[in-house]
Amino acid sequence: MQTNLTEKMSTKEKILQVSINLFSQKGYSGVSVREITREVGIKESSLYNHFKNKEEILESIFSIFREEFSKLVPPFEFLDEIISKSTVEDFLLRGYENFRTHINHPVNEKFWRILYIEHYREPLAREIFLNDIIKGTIDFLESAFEKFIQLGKMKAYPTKLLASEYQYPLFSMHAEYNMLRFDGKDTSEIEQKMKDHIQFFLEHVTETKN
Amino acid sequence: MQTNLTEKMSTKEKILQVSINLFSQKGYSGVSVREITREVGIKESSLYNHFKNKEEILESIFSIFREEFSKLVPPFEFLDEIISKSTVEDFLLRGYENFRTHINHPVNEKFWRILYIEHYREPLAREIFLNDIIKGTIDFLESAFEKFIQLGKMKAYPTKLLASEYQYPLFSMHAEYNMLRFDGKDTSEIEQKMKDHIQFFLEHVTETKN
DNA sequence: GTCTATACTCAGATAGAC
DNA sequence: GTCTATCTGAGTATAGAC
Repeated sequence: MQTNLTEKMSTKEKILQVSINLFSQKGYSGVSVREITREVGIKESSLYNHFKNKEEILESIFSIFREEFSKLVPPFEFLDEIISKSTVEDFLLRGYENFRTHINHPVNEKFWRILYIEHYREPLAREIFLNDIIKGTIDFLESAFEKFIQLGKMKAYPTKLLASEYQYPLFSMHAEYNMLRFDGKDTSEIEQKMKDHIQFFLEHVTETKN
Repeated sequence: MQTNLTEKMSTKEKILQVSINLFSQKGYSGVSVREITREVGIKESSLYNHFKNKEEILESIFSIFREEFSKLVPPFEFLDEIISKSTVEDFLLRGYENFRTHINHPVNEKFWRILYIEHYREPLAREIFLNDIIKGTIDFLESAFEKFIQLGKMKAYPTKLLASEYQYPLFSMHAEYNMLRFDGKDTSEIEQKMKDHIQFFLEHVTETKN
């Protein structure tokens, strides 16, 4: 279960790590405190020295994810500079690579699964989905595309539409990717789809050279 | 809880209906047999006259969903006729309306939520997602677009790409729609996004009249 | 097909010794 | 901060009377 070098971790970190593993496989309700503490190697009662209750573990996990996800989007104040120096293609491909790096961290992959599993049971998970992930990403892209349009690097479609057309397919392709990974299945086809999508988008929003 | 006119239902149907309600809110593991039977109005032991165990209830639900979802896609043998009589726009808009009707049935909406909640815990749920929903829809669209292209009604892009570009955004927009509905929030914006996407797609794959 | 009664396991959580 | 011990309730499921 790839939980090897946990020796250096504090008990609290171990609890979090084990909980992330288990919650991402069975969901919050499907995992017992007993199971968590057994895997951590402490007694059930000891867990309550680190977390008020089981729920607080999940809250911590969401909080960590939120922080982690926020690192994916460059701060607005750097956007002007980034965009003036980039082509649309470079900008999008770099964003795609950032995201790939993000989800290829095993912990992040599990965060996403927990979010999917819990997003109807936990209002906070829905909030993260709707606000941080969807709105956050779309808003960011809107700003970016607006600047690209101003610089004449992109066709002047409505930025909302552009952001949606670019990002919504990637959301569901990522969901599919994550499912395939869970089963250890081949992901090359869906990865190719993501790249094809980016190219298709680029061809339609930048001037073609014919 | 909109469980009013259950008088005519058989006990088995009531169990299914209540289970669908509860599973779609709290997930399979978050719901107890006790809770189900309490809401149905029978004793726990009576449930086992209708289902071998709790797991079998979920399997039944998935089985019903599968059947229900399969009704959404017209059989392949009618495809030629449908397409020869339709414009691409009519075809896509009719498909969109079919889907809208489907997800606006409260039971179907709950089916989708259960699928989302359970798709990392239950291999069957993943299978339905990957095979029935994603692959089924994409394959269908590929066939359809291929015929449209043959008839000269659509630009000759690779059909796989066309199907992905059309359908993947709708998957995630629907996921967002379903989340918003769960919270009773306004869905007009995301519905507009779906329509805008369809129009955007149409403009780019059919010949424009300028 | 429904009930009562019951079995047995497991859940989350706490008190208090060390 | 960890342990032992224990509580209380909830979990799934079965046997057998009606």
